[in-house]
Amino acid sequence: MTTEQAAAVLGGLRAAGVRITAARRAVVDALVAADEHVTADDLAARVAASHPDVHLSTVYRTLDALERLGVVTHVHFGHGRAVYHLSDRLHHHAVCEECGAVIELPSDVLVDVQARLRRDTGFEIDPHHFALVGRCRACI
Amino acid sequence: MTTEQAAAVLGGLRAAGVRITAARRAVVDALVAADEHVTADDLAARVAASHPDVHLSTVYRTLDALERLGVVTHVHFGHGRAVYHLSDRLHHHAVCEECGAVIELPSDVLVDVQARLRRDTGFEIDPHHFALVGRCRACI
DNA sequence: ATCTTTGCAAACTTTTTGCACCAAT
DNA sequence: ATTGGTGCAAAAAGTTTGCAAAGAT
Repeated sequence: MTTEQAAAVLGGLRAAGVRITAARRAVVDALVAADEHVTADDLAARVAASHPDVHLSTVYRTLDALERLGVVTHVHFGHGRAVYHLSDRLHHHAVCEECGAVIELPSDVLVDVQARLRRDTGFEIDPHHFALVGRCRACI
Repeated sequence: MTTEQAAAVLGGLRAAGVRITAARRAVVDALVAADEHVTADDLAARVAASHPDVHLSTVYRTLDALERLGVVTHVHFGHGRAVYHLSDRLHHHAVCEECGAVIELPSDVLVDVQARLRRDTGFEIDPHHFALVGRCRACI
């Protein structure tokens, strides 16, 4: 069940000179189908449903390739786990340290801070690569 | 060379019913002497200069005790490494993903964002536990 | 035929933990 | 004498890597 979007991603890979394998097709399908944020492990589990011998390291390598292509972005959610999503949906994330809940934030929440730091210190924050961490309403 | 500040910290530990050992004294001394942010590993190396057999796990356990006491805070600086500092100097951090440079930020940089998220989503960000990540002036 | 990609196992990094011994109170 | 602290080695958890075999082009 390769969707239109998955086909487009695969086409991009092919155009970039990357070979299309069963494992890659399966990873891309799983990634497009998962409309939340998934860890590499999650993704490997989903892929395993149809392709039991696709190894976790292959998932990592495919995600890497997709990331180099700009199609995929990964975000670090506090302690340890990184999650992946398609780059086209741009937003920030807040993660509850207590329960792990993830809130998607409008992508303008940090523009003022970003501008202030750029002006005052020359530092350019990248608010997509690491999530904001704290406590959600339920865990305060 | 136990300083006044170190003595105060040790006193706090003692008052909390924690035993004062040579290892703990050494860790506290090293922590007070280091006026930058140090990793547990850094700290272990500094401690080793005078107390070669203090184990890294003891450093972690001591930092843990100090953190429970509220004397020490740790901050995650992007990929993997956590750093420790005395809690009394409160500020935020921005870390360059390229060169690792750390910029200390005034502690009010995020109050607006914090207030906005609290109001809009009920989420309370904890801007001390994780640093902001990005690129410093030199690495852009 | 070539040269990339794969599966596997093993290394890696940072932090935590189980355990028997040791030491502060 | 207690009880908590220590060193050590080993386990976590998440990710990366070296390698020989398999597969896409």
